[in-house]
Amino acid sequence: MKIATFNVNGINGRIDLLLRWLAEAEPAIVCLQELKAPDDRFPTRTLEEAGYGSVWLGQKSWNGVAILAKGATPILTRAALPGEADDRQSRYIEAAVEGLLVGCLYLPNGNPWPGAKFDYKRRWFRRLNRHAQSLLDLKVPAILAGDFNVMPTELDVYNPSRWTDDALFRPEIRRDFARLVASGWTDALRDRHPGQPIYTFWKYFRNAFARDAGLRIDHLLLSPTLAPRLQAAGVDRHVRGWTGSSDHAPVWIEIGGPEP
DNA sequence: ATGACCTCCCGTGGAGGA
Repeated sequence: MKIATFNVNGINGRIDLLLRWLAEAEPAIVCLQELKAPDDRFPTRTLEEAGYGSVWLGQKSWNGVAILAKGATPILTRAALPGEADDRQSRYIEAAVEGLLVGCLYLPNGNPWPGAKFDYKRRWFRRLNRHAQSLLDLKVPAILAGDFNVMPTELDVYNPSRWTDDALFRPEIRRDFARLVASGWTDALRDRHPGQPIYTFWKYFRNAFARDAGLRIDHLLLSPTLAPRLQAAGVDRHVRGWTGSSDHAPVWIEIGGPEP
């Protein structure tokens, strides 16, 4: 079963490209970020016609996350990250689907550093770490997938020395990610591609994709009960080369069935 | 060191992205 995460950078402006990729890749479960559309402009029917049921959390102009399931409708379990009641940004949605608990997230960018946006990012990451622990405590197969807006190590940046003061690469943020992994979550892409650069994002500027000036910021983290079922992981980087592409490429894993 | 480019909005430039 293939599970993917894709920051679409505007779901309505990108719907044809998304449908093209869904038809080609046929993922069973998809986490989407940066819908950039309010709830009533989410293309439910179009996705249904493509064979996907969905749950979504929209927002006008910015943010927005969704979970799609092929031939099924995800069962919504949560539509916000706990811990900050007045946080109105649509960045977390969670659902039960295909016997898994799936958390789809869009972590704040946090630039510029230092500043209020960076402080929000740190608070959000702390809330994520707390909630991730509560998911581990359930001892069910779970996955946290999305745009984490953090390059975990120097291997995940095309030119690390140029990114030292960026919110995506600040030591505090990398530590927050490392804590998540240390608590038991498996970084699936890194697990299957040890020691080599593998990027998920290339900025639109300066011909970054052609130069392979990329970053690895989209991640799939697997709970200890799910990690043993990991068979493969990869990036559909050719999608980044399609006309009218997002600046992110889809990232996917393949997992086997549960032990009998 | 800067700006490159793309998305959204009710806009005809600005904000946000990373």
